[in-house]
Amino acid sequence: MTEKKVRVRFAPSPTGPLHIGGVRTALYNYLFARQHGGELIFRIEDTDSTRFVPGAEEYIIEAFRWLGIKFDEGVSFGGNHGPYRQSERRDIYKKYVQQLLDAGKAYIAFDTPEELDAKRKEQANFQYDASTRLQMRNSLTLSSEEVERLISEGCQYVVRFKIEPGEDVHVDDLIRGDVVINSSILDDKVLFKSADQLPTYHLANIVDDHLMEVTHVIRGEEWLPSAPLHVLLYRAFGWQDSMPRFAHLPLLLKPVGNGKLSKRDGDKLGFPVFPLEWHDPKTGEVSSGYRERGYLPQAVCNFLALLGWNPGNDQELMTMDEMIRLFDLSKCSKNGAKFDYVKAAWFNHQYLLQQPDEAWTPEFDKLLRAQGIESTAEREAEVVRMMKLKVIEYTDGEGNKKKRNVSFVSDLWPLCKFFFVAPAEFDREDKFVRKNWKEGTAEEMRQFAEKLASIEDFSVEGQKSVIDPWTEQTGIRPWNAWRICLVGAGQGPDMYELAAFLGKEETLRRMHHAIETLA
RNA sequence: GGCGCUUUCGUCUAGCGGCUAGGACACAUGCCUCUCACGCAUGGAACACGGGUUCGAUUCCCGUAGGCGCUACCA
Repeated sequence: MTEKKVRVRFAPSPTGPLHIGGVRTALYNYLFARQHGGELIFRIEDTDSTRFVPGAEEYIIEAFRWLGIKFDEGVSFGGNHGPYRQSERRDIYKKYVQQLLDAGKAYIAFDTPEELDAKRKEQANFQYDASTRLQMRNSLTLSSEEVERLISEGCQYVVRFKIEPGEDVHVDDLIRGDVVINSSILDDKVLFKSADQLPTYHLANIVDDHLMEVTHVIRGEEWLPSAPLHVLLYRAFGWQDSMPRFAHLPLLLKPVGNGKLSKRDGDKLGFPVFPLEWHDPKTGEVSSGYRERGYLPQAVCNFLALLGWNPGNDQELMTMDEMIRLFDLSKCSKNGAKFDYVKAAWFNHQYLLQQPDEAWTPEFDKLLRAQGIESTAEREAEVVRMMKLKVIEYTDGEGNKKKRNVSFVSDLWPLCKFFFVAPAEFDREDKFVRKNWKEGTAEEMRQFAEKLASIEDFSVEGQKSVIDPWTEQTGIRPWNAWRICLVGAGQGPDMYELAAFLGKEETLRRMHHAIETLA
């Protein structure tokens, strides 16, 4: 048995932004290709001219670039199996359709879409197949002269695959095992459309995979029902011996309720379903993207990889290289996975924490500028260091107040405002304020401020060396009230660290303001 | 309706005939503590149902029910 070099493909159709489920399919193809030292092909399946969306192809390429999923050949990547855009392969498909026609494995049909619609209306279960094709207008029922005449008159026609009924067709799926469907339930699929003179997915897909020497077809489960048709097509062409192996991936489901994940769910629950922000050229509608939301590409890949696959142990955090090493189609689950956007945020939290504090600052700086605040990268990194392990309150999709770890750089702003803006007012009704600002507190703070004013070295260590003995000696525990002065609430980092960050002057200024206001 | 796939904690899942059914997210509690946290510890939480096969089924087989997909001159 000779081992063929592994060649897989990801073949989206450019009808809009890339869905996150598509990203996962591409990722699995990528992991599989890399693990086997094979190649990943990027093919554009633009055989539906009516649904073509300008910019979609560029968007998809940019999305993979961002995600770190690299292709070896295909549209924009080169290679010697091109062209890789199906709309540029018309002549190739024509030749193969003719081959099927000549062999009597396909036939020409003149029935118009309107006629077929009417037929379906009067006969609910109508299917164009062995049981009905002899009642239709096609090259099986018309004389060859008649067919010639209709074609020369410019009559529109399609080419249909002639499926022989009554055969159990087996698909050997790498994930699901032996799947059997009887050919009688398959219809005589259109292989070549009259409308745009292009093949349908089924034909183009088989011809391209064959010509591009694809060894494994890893795609979504929605293709499983038509897989037997594809097997039959390989056979009709005489390519059964080089037919690729199939692996049908489970679908990504919506987080709540039933059905597959859609853009709607993202909008409703407040998480992106596209890798990059997308501006619809027709409607002008903007859909949020993982990149713009503040996700790290590694986090997205890691999270997505685990939705439907796992390495068989408890490891969840994995680099791309580890995933390449561990990936295994036979360890893919068979059932659909609900999309858990809370866990997605947790993954990002993990990856964000792996980054050095300096890596946060460009994004953090943008946030600050948006608030009209200028700072230095050094000071911003300081704030990141102090605040990255905090928790932020947020509102989930159902409108409930929840808390979560800092998972995005943008989570920082609501936690960090007081580093840059002094509290102007104090809420006496606040639980923390009521508990920690009582009779006599103002006087204690006055004494404490005096002590602080005497400190030369205002670093954390410098403060401690003076304040620690002072608290011993006076019995005053100043920290919570001090926090009210500098922060305005029961939040924030270690007080010495905060004071050191603000500097002596600003620290004292805030304290005096608070003492006056709260006195 | 027909055909196919599928079914372990709320969610993602481990398990490949014998386990106190394991982990992660989320949730709750405790410890730590100058706040909120982080961290650490602890806890609640699952084999859809009914038949078989077997000495023994979460695991194998068959039904039923639920979920998902497909059923276009869309992919």
